[in-house]
Amino acid sequence: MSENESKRSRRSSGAITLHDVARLAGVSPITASRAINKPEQVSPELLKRVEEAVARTGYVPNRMAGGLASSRSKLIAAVVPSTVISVFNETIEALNNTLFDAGYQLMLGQSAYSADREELLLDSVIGRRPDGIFLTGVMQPGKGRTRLMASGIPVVETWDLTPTPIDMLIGFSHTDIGLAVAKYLLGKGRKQFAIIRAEDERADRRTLAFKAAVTEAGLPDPYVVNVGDQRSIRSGRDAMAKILKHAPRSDAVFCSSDLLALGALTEARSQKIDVPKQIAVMGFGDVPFVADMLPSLTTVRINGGKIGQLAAQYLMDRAEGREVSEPIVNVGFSIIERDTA
Amino acid sequence: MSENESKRSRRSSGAITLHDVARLAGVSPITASRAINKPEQVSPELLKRVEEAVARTGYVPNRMAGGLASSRSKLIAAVVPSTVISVFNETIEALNNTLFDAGYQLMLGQSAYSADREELLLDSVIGRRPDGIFLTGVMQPGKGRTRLMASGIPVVETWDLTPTPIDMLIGFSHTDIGLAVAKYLLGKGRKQFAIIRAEDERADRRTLAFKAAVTEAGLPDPYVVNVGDQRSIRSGRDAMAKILKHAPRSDAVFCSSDLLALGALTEARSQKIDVPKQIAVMGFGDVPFVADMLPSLTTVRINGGKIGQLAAQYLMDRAEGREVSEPIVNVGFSIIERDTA
DNA sequence: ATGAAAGCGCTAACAT
DNA sequence: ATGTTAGCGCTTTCAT
Repeated sequence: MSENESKRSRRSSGAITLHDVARLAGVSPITASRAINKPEQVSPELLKRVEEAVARTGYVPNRMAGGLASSRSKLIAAVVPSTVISVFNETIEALNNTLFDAGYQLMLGQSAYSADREELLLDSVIGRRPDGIFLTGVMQPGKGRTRLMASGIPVVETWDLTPTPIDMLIGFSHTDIGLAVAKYLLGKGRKQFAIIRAEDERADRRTLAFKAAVTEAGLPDPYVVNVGDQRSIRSGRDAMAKILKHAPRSDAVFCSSDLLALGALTEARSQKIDVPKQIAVMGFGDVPFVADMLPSLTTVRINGGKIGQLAAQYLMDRAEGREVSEPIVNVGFSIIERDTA
Repeated sequence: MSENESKRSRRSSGAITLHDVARLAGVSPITASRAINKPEQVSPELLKRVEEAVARTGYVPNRMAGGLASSRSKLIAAVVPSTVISVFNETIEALNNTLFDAGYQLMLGQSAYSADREELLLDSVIGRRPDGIFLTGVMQPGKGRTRLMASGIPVVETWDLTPTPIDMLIGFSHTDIGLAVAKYLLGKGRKQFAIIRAEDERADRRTLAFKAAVTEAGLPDPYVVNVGDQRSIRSGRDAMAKILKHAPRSDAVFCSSDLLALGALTEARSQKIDVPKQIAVMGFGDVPFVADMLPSLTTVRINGGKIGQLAAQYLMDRAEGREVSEPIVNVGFSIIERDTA
C-alpha cells in the first residue's frame, strides 16, 4: 500500500467515497457519478467497470454531499400531530411508500402544541432543506406560515380545506361532513342529538355545522360533551355516561372520532342500551378495525391513503419542476352505513 | 445595492447563508457559526449582534452542509414494519419526542418484505449518514446485517432478544412470554388451548414456547389457526369461528396480537359464547384502547414508550461519543389481568 | 462520452 | 475570543 493511497486527510470520515470507486474503476469521479446516477449517459463498458467497483467496495453515496451540491435533498418532511393510533396513520404509510418507490425519504416531525415548539419544529424541518413539506391540517396565519412561505419549499396542506393554502392542498370540508351527518341522522328519524367532541379545531367545525343543521330542522340544540383526548375509549365511555344521565332522551350521538364512538358504544352496552334502536352512534375516520366490530360502526370515511399518495406525488412533481395542474383537491368523504346508525 | 453585494454565483440556491449573517453582524463566518452553535464561546456583545442578524434575515442553518462538514447529521433513522395501528406506534412516538428534545430528527423507513427492497431501504438509510439507526426486531445474518455493521453507524435492535446483536439491544424475550402466558392460563385451570397466530417470526416463538409449556403440563396440543394479518379484527373473528367449529371444547385462546384478540372476542360475542367463563382470550401488545373495552382484554403489556425513549438515549449517547454502560437491556413484559382471562 | 475546475454551505484544525 | 485556511463528498458548468 503506497503512502498516498492509504493516507486520508484528518477530517475525512474514513468511509468509501466516490473518489475511491472512481480510482478503482480507472475513471474520473464525475464519470463514476454519472454511471451511478445517469447510467444511460455512459458507455456500457465503463458502466460495468463502475458497477463492479461499487459492488466491490460496498460504496453507498453520501446523500448529504449530493444534496448540498445539487440543492436537491430527496427528502420530504411530514408534520403530524401524533403517530399513535391516529386517523393519519394510513396517510403516513401511503406517503412513505409512494416516496420510497421514487427514491425519496420521509422525515417525520410531531407537531407541537405550544407556539415555541412549533417554531423550533419548523426550523428543524426547514434546516434539512427538504424538497417538500407535508402538513396535516392547514396552517393558521402567523410566523410559522410566513416562514414556510419564505423558505420557498413546496408545501402541501391536507385534511382540510381553505381558499388560501400556502401552496398546494389536498383535503375535504369538515363543514360538509357535519352537515351530511346531520342530514343522514335526520333522515333516519332521529330527533334528540348529542355530540361527543375532543378539543380539536377541525372537529369543532364538524360539530358547528352539525348543530346548525339540527337547528335549521327546528329541533332542540344538541347536548354537547367535551373531552380531552380524541383517541381515548375511556373518554368516550365517560362522555356517553354523561349523556345517558343528563340527556337520557337523546336518540343519536355524533362523535368526533371513531375511538370516542367505540367508547360510547361500550358504555351503551354496559348499560344495556340498545344501539341503534334506542340511540344511534356515529364516528369519524373509519379506522381499519371499526368495520368488523359488533356492532359495526357507522362512520365517516376519509380516504387517507389517497391523500398520502397524492400528496407525495404533488410534492415530487413540484420538486422535479413539473407543473401541478390542480393544486387544490377536494377528496371528499363518504358516510359508511353500518350497524350503529 | 453594489454589484458584489447582490451577485451570487450561478450555483447558489439563493437562500440566506451563514456568510450573509456574518457580514450583517460584521464578524467572520466562523464566529457567526460559533455564536449559533456554541454561544458560550463567544463574547456577549458579539452574540447579540449575531442573534440580531439571524432574526433580521430569517436565517435557518443548512444542516446538510453542517452535517457534511462535521460528519454529524443529527439524524436518526428508524426502520419499522408498519405505521398503521401497530404495536410500535408508542415506541416511534417516544423515540421521536426524545430525539426532538435533543435537537435530533427522525427519518422513517418502512421495512420491506422482499430482500431486494430491504437492501434498497438499507442503502437509502445509510446514504443519509444518520448518527444512529433504530431497528424493530433483530436483524438476521445476511447481506443487510453485514452492510450495517460495515457502515459503522450505531444501531439499536429492539423488541426482541439475541446474544449477538449488531451493536445495542433493547428488547424482551418472546419465549418467556409464551411460557408466562401458558403458565398464567394453566394457573386459571384452563386445559384445552387454541392459538390464533399471524405470520410473524416473533409471534412464532411466543407460540412455540406456549405449546411447549402446554405439552409439558401433559395437556393436548393446542389447536392452531394461522392468519395473514396481525392487525385485522376480521382475521381474528374468522379464526375464532374456526376454533369454535373445529375445536369447540377449547377453553382458552392465545392470540398473537390484541387486534386478533379483539376479533376473537367479537366472534365469541356474536355466537353468545361467554368470555371468559366458557373460553378465555388473551392478546399481545396492550394497545391503548383494549383496557377500556367491554370485556376488557387480558393481555401482555410491553412498555413500548420506554423502548423508544431508551433507544433514543442510547443512540445519541453513542453518536456523541459517550459510553453506553449497558448495551443490552431486557425491558421485560407484564401480563395485565383484565376481564377476558 | 468523458473530464477539469469550481463550489454547494458549513465546521475542524490551527493560528493569533 | 476571534480569524484563516482547508476541506467534507458530491454535482454543476463548461470544455474537450
